[in-house]
Amino acid sequence: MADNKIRTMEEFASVCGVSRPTVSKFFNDPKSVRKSTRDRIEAALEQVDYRPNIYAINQNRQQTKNIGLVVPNLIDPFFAGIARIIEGMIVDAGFNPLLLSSHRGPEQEVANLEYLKALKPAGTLIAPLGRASDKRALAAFAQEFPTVLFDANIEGVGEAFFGSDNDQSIVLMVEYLCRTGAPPVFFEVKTPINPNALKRRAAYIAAMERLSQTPHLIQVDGEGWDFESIGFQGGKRVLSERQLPTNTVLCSNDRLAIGFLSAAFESGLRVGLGAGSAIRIAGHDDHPFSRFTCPSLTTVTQDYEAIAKSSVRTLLRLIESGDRSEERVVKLFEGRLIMRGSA
Amino acid sequence: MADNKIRTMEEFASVCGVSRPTVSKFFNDPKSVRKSTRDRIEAALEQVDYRPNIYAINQNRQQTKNIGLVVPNLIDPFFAGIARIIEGMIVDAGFNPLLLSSHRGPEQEVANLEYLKALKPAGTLIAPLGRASDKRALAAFAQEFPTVLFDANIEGVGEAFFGSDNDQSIVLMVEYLCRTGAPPVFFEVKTPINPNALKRRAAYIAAMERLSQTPHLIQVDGEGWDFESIGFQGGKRVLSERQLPTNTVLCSNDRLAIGFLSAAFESGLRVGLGAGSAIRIAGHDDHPFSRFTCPSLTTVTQDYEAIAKSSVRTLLRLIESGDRSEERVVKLFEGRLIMRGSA
DNA sequence: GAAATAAATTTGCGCGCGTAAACTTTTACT
DNA sequence: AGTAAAAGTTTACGCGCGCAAATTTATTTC
Repeated sequence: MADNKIRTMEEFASVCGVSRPTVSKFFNDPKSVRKSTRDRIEAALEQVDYRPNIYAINQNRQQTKNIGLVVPNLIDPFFAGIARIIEGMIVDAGFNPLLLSSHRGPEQEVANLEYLKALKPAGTLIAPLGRASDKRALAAFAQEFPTVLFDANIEGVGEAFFGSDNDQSIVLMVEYLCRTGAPPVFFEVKTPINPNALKRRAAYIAAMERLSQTPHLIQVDGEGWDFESIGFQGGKRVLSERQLPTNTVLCSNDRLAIGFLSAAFESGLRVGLGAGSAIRIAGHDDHPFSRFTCPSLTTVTQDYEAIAKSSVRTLLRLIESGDRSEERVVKLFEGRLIMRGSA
Repeated sequence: MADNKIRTMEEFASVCGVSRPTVSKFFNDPKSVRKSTRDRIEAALEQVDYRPNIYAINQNRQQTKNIGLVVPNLIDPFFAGIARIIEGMIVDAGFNPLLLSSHRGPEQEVANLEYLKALKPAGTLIAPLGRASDKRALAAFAQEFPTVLFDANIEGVGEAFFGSDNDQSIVLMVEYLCRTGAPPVFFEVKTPINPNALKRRAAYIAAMERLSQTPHLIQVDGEGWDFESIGFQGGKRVLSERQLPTNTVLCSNDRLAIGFLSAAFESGLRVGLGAGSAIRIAGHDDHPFSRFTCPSLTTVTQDYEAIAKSSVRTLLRLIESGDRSEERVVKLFEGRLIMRGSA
């Protein structure tokens, strides 16, 4: 291969001894041409180095093979992980994933959508920033392109939303903690960006009340994605000021818990559910590293696989059908309790 | 804005009362047109919703504004972090970053390059997988497009390489550990994918010998990027079998150290440099979470900022000059010792 | 205010391919 | 073998823009 350098499909077609439109058909779907023709083209592909010009293709196609994938933050292994799963599914479906992160904030989220717009994607999967998102920009985008949201819901935007059932998962955790020890306080960021955080707070309060316990929120200041740091500093203060009415802390997410765990360690507190332990700490999300904290973190795992699969399938169906009129689908998947050493 | 929907530059030009080629110039470089003209175009942009078609642009330009950014793995916060820095720099330079991860392995790395090839990037930054990389494919790519490598060097590929001076950083750490306690053993994966791992191993041996100490390697099996898990399982075995000839362990990277730390905790060993501690554990890289391990991890930080800045600047210079004939540049940046609780 | 310079415009071509319609050849089937 | 259906070919057009050369217009300089 790579002998003759072929630049155009015209040239390549003449090399194969096939017409250009046939070659075009072949590249759009190899199975759409006769076996004998396919063999000839594939044989020619081994001889010469040719690939259709992407830009020319996309300029003329009504629909590109691009699928946008926008996540709030790639430094958070949680999103990096789910992005990886989704990317694979998109590729397997014969599409081309475009991974974008909005870590710089709402402006970047909008900029990402603007960029995608120019790329005329067949569809887009978005995990929005949440509260901070420019809802109008998101809605306008979703109006123009088939869009599915995941992780964080924004009412009315996109054709579907897939996420976790925070009510269920928090209840699960609260019940477990109450059964095995003192009822938990809830440790969180005061003004969270992510809507899941708000839902978890509400779910905690509801769960505690249902169990006839008094809910107790510990809210720390903090902005951005530095949850470990926020959890650490908040934890330090809480522990030194002895603000805890109980020895059990449920953190709004694992990264906060990791920070809190670190604060507890530095405060000389032994963490765990055993007899000699001073404090129990639990998280939420089953962060990739939560298995390796000291002690390992008791948490709730989200059904990433289901969220990813549903999101991608729904989007692909939307793309294929061309239909957009169906009702907006919202589906929440249940979490699973992961009992480890910390609580 | 967004009143009339304009589809072509021709239409837009007539709206502005300017010729199409002038509009084209404007979009390529706003400062290349007269101030008065620029104002008229910008005014028109507020009135109507128009953006040039990316595909048409890139089909006709000799050079796109795309810059590829290929990293081995985005789930590793280390690469996610450096990718974020580099992305920002690329955007600031007026280019368009295309972030790709090769987490599936060498085949995906090659596929990423093939994909980029089709996008005719102005240049590309690559952090190769390393040993497993298809060197010929990388070399062929670098032949065709201006390419700068970072993090992991592959001899002769690309116009430049920027990375960390493992010799320096490992010496730094070994000397520190020897000064403050027992000389360290070196804990690593037996057959690492990353060339840095090999360099660190060699650097450790050399540093120990220079200090008249006997180097001692503890090599565990393991493939892929699950370093925490590898470190944990390896650590468990090592600790239970009492293979350690000393109480000090230098891990080849922080993620291994995080796993080892977890193993030590579960084995009931107190980690740290204090009197009551049973074992010291150190890492390398200053992983984002290494501050929050229990205890916090003593490690060496790489000069990410410098690596990113040098890589991007060098690539931009290559792109601007169009020159490719200069000598291949290799520059290693020094690490900084981060003394924390674990060693 | 005329000449020199800079900026815009006009004209025209081409990029590499998708797509549709009409026609021709091959394949499948009775 | 004859026919219908499937596959392939030819022809022709258009996508939206970059780019270069020649020409016109606007700005600067003395």
